[in-house]
This record gives sequence, C-alpha cells and structure tokens, in this order.
Amino acid sequence: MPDTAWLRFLRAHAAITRELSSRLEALHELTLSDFDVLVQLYYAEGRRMRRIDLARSVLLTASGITRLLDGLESAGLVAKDRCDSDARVTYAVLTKAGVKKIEDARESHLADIEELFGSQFSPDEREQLAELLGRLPLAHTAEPCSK
Amino acid sequence: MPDTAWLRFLRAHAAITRELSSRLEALHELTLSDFDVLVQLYYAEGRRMRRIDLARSVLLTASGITRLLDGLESAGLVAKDRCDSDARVTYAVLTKAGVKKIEDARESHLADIEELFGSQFSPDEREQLAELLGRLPLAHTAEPCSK
DNA sequence: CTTATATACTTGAGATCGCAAGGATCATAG
DNA sequence: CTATGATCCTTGCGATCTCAAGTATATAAG
Repeated sequence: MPDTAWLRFLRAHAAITRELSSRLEALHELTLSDFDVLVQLYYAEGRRMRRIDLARSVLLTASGITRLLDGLESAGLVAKDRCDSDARVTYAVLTKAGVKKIEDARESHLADIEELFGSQFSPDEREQLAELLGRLPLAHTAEPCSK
Repeated sequence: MPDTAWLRFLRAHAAITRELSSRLEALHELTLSDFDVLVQLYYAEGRRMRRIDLARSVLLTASGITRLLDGLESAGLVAKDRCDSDARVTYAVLTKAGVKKIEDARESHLADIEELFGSQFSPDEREQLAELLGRLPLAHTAEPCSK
C-alpha cells in the first residue's frame, strides 16, 4: 500500500470527527459543521456573512448551508438579514443567543480538539503539520476554460 | 484561531474527498468507502474477511458495513460466505468481478490521490506526515471500566 | 428595452452513515 | 441443561450532505 499518509489521513479524520461530533452533540447540541459555521460568524465583521461566503469558507455547498442555517435559525442562534444593495444575497447574522452559544461551547470543544488532535504533537510539529496541510488544495476553484 | 492545523485538516479532508469521490464515481461507479473496502479485501488472505473486521479496518460501524456490502453484493463485486465454526460471522469475499473492478480502478484512483494529496509533498515530507498522522487516535477502542 | 449570462438561494430526490434496538449464536458458569 | 452475558449482524429511523433543477435578481451586450 503506497499511500500510507493518505490512508492515515482518512482514518484519523473518521475517528476524530466521530468522537468530536458526539461530544459536541452531547454537551451543546451542535454538529461539527454547526460549530464551524458559528465560529466563522463569530469572527466575522459585524458577526454577519453572506451565506455564499459562509458556504465557501466551511466548504459546504450552497444547499448544504441553506439547510444547516435553517437548523440554526430555528434554534434561534442565527438570523437572516437582507442586503439592500443586492436583493439576491441574504446575510446570516449571529444572534445574542448565538454568541452565547459559541462562547459556551468553545472551551470544551477546543479542549476536545486538543485532546484528540493537538496533544499528539509538540509545538514545532504542530507548526509543521499546519504548514504541510496548508498546501493541500481546498478549492476545485475554477474549471479550466474549455475554450 | 488557535487550532490552525486542525482546521486545515478538516478543510483539506472535505475538499479532497469531495473531488476524489466524484472522480471515482464518474469513472468506476464506486464510493470512496466502496473502494476502501474492496482494497482491504483485495489484500486480505483469501480475499475474504469477517464483516466485523472489515468494519473496524475502514472505521465504519457494523451497520455501515452491512449496507455498504449490500450495495457491493448487488453489484456482484462481493459475496457472502458463512463461517463453519461460528454461525454468527459472515465473511465478505471478493468475487472475480470484484477483483477485476479493483484492478481497473486502482490505477486512476491512486493517480488522483497522488495528484490531490501526495504530490504536494517531497518523499521526506510524506514520511513525516505519515508519522505525524499515525499518532492520531483511531479507535475509541475501549471504554475505561467504570468499575 | 430586450436578451443572455452569471450569481444567490431554495427545494426535491437520493445517498451515506450513525445510533438504538432486536435477533441469532456462542461461551461460560452454575 | 439453563441462565447470563458477549459478539455478530441486520433493520428502522433520523440526520447530514450533494446534485440537479428551479426561482429571483443582477449585469452586460445588442
């Protein structure tokens, strides 16, 4: 088996996200993706983002974001906001409850990540790992023009 | 954001598996998990494994394996085989068609992995990456005894 | 203005997967 | 032999996510 690194990457992802998800779900009733989205919003200017940008930043499809935000909206963590200059776009805004939620959940979740992932590495190794992983392609950004 | 390595890990996984899946699907009508299972069987002794061991090796749950193998069976790539010494266990065996399938699919899939993943790294870096990833926990193996 | 194209978002359908529960079989101890 | 508990597997259910298609809006070109 030549692609050892890839296989370990795959397996580690499956194992860690499974565990992380179940803890996050149990303690805060959030999905990994939910958390991811909330954090993105938390750090965004005005705690709001266009849905499409949100989708790109967490690597979900547009429809994925729609349904995920549906859930967060009905939980009251996020609200919609229309855009004056462009009626096509909708903003997702963190509500007060959303801010509280993320601040509540952050600590335990970061601790879980540290336990299952970070703690396996020394500071140098973390940096190196981040650098290596940072080279991987994130976007199948643009199809090369066929013409 | 403190957990850079983790975030990159997450995003890279999403992006790469998405692309890898879609190529594998288009060319060979296989899921990433399908391929994974077929490869495990391909390298197993007698090209057969107990379903439960298969599940553990690809990190799926028992029910996940059942349904995945259902698909591969109806595609004729895998067959069931009973175990004489223990009526609880069922083996999954690669059929002739399954062997052919995996031999057909291997080349292009490995090339895709190389393109999207491996090619980002030098030989040394691959080894290092494999080592680092190898430290990550795979099994929530055993609950610590509560007693 | 009209047409064409691109973008933002939603929706219906389908696939994958985990969890919980249940059935069957095995191993062990009384 | 029977009872208990573990293991292997399957099934019902629900959740998540993608793809394809459709709607609405914006932008650009004729």
